[in-house]
Amino acid sequence: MADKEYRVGQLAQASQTKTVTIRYYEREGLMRNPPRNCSGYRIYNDADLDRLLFIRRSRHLGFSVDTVRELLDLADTKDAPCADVDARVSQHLGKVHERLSQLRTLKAELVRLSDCCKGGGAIRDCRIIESLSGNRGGTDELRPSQKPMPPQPAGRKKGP
Amino acid sequence: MADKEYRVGQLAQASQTKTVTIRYYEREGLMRNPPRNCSGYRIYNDADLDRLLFIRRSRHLGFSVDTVRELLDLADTKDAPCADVDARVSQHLGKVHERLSQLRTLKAELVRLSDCCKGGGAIRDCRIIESLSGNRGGTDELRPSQKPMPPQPAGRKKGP
DNA sequence: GCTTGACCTTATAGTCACTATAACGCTTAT
DNA sequence: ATAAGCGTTATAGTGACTATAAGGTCAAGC
Repeated sequence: MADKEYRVGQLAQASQTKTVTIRYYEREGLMRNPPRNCSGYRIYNDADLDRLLFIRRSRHLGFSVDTVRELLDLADTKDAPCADVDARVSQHLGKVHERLSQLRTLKAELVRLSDCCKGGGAIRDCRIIESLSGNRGGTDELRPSQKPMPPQPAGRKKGP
Repeated sequence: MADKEYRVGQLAQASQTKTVTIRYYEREGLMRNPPRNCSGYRIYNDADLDRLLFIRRSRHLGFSVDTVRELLDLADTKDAPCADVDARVSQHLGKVHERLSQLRTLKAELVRLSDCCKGGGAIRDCRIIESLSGNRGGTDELRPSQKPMPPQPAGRKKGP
């Protein structure tokens, strides 16, 4: 079980990450500045892979990079109280819960919108446009309350 | 009912939008380039307010700015087929649905994570960290499948 | 007249978590 | 020797705004 060595591409493959993302984590201080070989290539080991997998798992669970940094710091401080970790998780859970209920409301509104216009007419008579235009009279609980929400994930336009 | 005039701040207040956002919509071509008074101030009318409200409602429903632009174009073309609008709504509904089920899965994972570590121990024995670190053996369906998801809405860090 | 404050203007940079692009060097196979 | 396929750096773009700076306009109050 000698320490396996990885170049950035191999680490990327082993962690289902892109090389640019790994370098990004390095710039952000989540990954260390690894040693280089004679050609200047980054050389990683199994500990780096573990750390990267930790990051990816956490990110996949929706933790922000900043929070992941905190979690990593905690994970490195073996005698920090476990409650600190749990606090992050619970807080995040709260956010997810909130987001979920927002999305449920949103979906209901979209369903209502979609249902209200099934014919093959023209825009002139489109009840969706009418609804978006703020029709007085009719289903009037459609009016939005506060902040809009992000429809698509950031920066992931084309397929991998 | 003479056409009321608005300056940008009044339009902002009437639409619960920030002035910078209105100018952003102008740059993006969602709002027209309004006439200016002698001091160079933008002067809007009720039609502008209606259009802005349309935009805000659509954004609140999670349509991207690009899609809102399309919807506005459609709304302006009175004899375009209504089905074009419905297509956008249905497509968006599909995305919302997908996101919803992703979030539900995520929540379940976080709940499991949160439940597994309720004691007052130290990180050394923290089951959450262990889980994020990729514990072999134990609940092993925790492994993420593909792409991470965005935890917070973009660019809304501090309160309004 | 002068100042204060609330409004308006523009331009530029920052947010988040990457992704894309360019322009280059190294290594190995053909 | 040349091409493919890695690696390197630096810079800019994504979405939908938000923040900041540096200034012009206008009405009210002193």
